[in-house]
Amino acid sequence: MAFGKGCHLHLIDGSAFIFRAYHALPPLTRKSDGLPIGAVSGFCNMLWKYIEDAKGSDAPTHAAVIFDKGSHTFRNDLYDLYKANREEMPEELRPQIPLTREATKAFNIACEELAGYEADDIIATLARQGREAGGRVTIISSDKDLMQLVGGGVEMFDAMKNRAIGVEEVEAKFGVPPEKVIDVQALAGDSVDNIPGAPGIGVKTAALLINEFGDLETLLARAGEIKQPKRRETLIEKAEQIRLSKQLVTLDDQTPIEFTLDDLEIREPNPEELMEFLNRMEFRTLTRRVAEKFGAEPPPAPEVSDVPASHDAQAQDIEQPPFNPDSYTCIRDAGELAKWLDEARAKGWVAVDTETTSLDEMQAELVGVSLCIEAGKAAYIPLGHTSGGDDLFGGSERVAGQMDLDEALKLLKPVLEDPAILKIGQNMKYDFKIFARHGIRVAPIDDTMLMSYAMFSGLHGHGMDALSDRYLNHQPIPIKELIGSGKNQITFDKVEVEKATRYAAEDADITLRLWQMFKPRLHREQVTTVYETLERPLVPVLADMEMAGVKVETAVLSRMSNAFAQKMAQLEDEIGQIAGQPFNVGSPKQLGEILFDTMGVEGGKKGKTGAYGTGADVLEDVTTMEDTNPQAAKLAARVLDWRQISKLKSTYTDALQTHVNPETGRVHTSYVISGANTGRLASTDPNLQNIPVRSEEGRRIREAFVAREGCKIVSLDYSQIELRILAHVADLPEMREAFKEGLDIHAATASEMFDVPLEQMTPEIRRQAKAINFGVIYGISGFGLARNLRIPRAEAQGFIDRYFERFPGIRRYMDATVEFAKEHKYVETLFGRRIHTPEITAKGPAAGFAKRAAINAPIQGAAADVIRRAMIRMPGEIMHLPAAMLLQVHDELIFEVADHAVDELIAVARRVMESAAEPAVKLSVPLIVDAGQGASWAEAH
DNA sequence: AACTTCACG
DNA sequence: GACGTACGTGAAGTTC
Repeated sequence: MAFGKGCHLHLIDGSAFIFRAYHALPPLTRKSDGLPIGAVSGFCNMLWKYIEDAKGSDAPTHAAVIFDKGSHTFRNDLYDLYKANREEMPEELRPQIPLTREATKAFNIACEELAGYEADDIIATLARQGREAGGRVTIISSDKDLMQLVGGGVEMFDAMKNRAIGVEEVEAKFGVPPEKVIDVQALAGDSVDNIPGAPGIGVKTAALLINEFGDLETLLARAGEIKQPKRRETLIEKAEQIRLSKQLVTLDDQTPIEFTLDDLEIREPNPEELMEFLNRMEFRTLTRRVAEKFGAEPPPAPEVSDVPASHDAQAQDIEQPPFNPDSYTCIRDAGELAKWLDEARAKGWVAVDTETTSLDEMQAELVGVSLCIEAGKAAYIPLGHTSGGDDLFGGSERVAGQMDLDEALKLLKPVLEDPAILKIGQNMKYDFKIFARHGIRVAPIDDTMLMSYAMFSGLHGHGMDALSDRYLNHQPIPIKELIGSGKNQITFDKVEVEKATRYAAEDADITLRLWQMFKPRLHREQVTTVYETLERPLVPVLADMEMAGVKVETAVLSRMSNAFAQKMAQLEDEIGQIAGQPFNVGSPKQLGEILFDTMGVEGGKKGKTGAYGTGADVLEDVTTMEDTNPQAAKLAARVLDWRQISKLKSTYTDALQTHVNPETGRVHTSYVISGANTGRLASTDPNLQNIPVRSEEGRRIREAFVAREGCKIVSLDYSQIELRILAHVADLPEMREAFKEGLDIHAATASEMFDVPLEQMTPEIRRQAKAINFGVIYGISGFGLARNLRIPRAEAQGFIDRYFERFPGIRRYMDATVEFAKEHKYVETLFGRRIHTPEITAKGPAAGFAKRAAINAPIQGAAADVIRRAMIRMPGEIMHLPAAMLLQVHDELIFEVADHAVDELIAVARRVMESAAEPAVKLSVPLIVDAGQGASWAEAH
């Protein structure tokens, strides 16, 4: 039938259907192979319901489901930031997209998409054609971007709310008739699609203006007449941006399509084809319903005996084979390896683990690789086992019966890089780096350590032994049994292949079993998004940073070390003389005895071990006793000096040099993703997150961190990110405004608290306000603040009371957070990260700790989430620049950049960092990033 | 291995 | 009414 008068065309927005199905449904997986299938299931059910509902007097005569194709459209050519805020498609959803196309075809509904155009443009084109042909058109969608099409026989239908959207509804939403919707959208912009619009003008104002002036061009031409100065200026200054926005929101109803409306005529589905598809997807209920409807016999359900427990909701109830080290295979030739890799291909996943000669990934030599396909079925590939002493004479020999390393890697590479095969590991960053050094970029990955971290942070550690014990009730073979411990420890290449097989294959076996258990549980714990957007994508990013390393000038450190040694010797001498006897200045015990027993300083406090406390705060108090005990005061002052230098020397100038990699001449730290409960990273071997900066002498250590020839070190750091997040989550209007105005936040707080005008602010008042601001982040207490500010406790309490009075949101936030923690036993960041607080119900001092930790975690955690998001986006954004991201220090990112690209790097990285919360969270406070550059970290900071 | 101290955000 | 306390880390050195 030719489309024309009396015909009714339904246009279904396929992408909206898919996303709704994905988010509305629990994460189903196909039983036979674990393929995520929830969105396809929901999509099919919606199509089926749609078909059933659409049979009536108002039935469509023609219908099509319209999809988006690819992500690059002509709009990206107009404006490169178009939809730049969009989150990546969830990993679980990606493989389901082609299946929804198949589903549409199986239902025998026309299925259309066009590269370079969004679904909305195709819908616009078809709607226009339908209207022009004199028929009726209904767009099944509630997307506001489609509302411009309404009118003249075209209407929309919100399938979710079961509600028609006609001219009236559009007017209610936009304040203008449909044909002027694009003018309003051009002004108002859209943060979701990153349409800039006119800053400061929302839908309400836009509608007002359009109604007053008639249309956008008239408005822009006569903008000078507008009374409000700010509005007038925006419209004049941003006219081009507004016109661009209009282009972006205007749907193209002239897309070149290769079919006609007549091709979209409704067709009955072919029962066999439809049932074949539904059955293949293993949708039992829907298959049965379709069979009933057509009076056909449902096809036999597919064989699901080989159920991977992982994907079953009752995973724990399914009997797993016991651990049996004798059952593991040792792969010694290419034929056997190929067989295992084929199994991995067939399954679509494989657990992988590497054995090496060192925990330092930059120096470790690959000794073997283990694989596991399913619980109990694991293998080890020995590749670099040696025998004999490798000591004085270097007489180590390669053990027989091993595959050649390169031959094995050649076979492994296509599997490890195959986008259709998931590589599962425990702490994958380690293995990722090992393989990367052999030219293999492992992807895609899952990491059981990070799954555990996302689900259980605050409850327990995430190491494999702990997880195996807790979740599999199995104690793995301790590594000590193979390599020993202490000074007799051997490297893994010296371990017998048979023993190594039992140990290494077991690790892969454990990892796979943990994965099977954790995968479905991620959804139940509601941390899938956290895992997929904040944990897992960090693995390759951090691996690259760590492998890049940072150049450290050992000569600079050596020089400083020598100077420190001299100064220390001098101080030790002096200290011995004051004390009347030489003693180990580095021994807090000896120092305490001399100070408090021999020299008679009053008020020494013993800790739980019976030793006097001699921390810096105690010694500082002693230095003030010039009148009562001048000798002790002098001694304490010298010890404080000695301690500072001793620390700098041992931890920084000396230890740091030992971490310079002989091959690269650079220092390669290792970040622990699951190191801190709050979501912060931890840096180890060496820790590059605590390089001195607060003291003048210490800061000079940073002069040794330099850029390579022709490059600069660039540092970008978030300004006051935790306070900004606090202002947002605790809803503190005064603080929010202060940030919006770009004020000195501590001065502004002081002004608010002590009624001192900003112009009359003194450093002392500001310092106190600063201490309180930080105190609030830490879960303030009168005692803690008093100690920090060295003021009487009552006075500190007075400050806090006043702070609560002036910023009532703070108390509300603190109370609400503690209440939440008590009820749920966890707290949550803005981005959904959960930090468990099991101690919150404890009695005694532990309760106080838990309370403060609960108050702090969402703030520290959200800040950590923000910088993680920035780091994850960064590589893609700076790809085109001669620059590398090297280090992260909680609120700071450090880059090494070619001289000529410094300015551009700063611009790009700043943009990424300042917008990192979006689009997941729209903060009510701007994020601001400060930048510095120079030849060294000292100059850049 | 536990404890103390101190470097950072 | 007393308890004890700022939040989150890692490393080095001493002591047991």
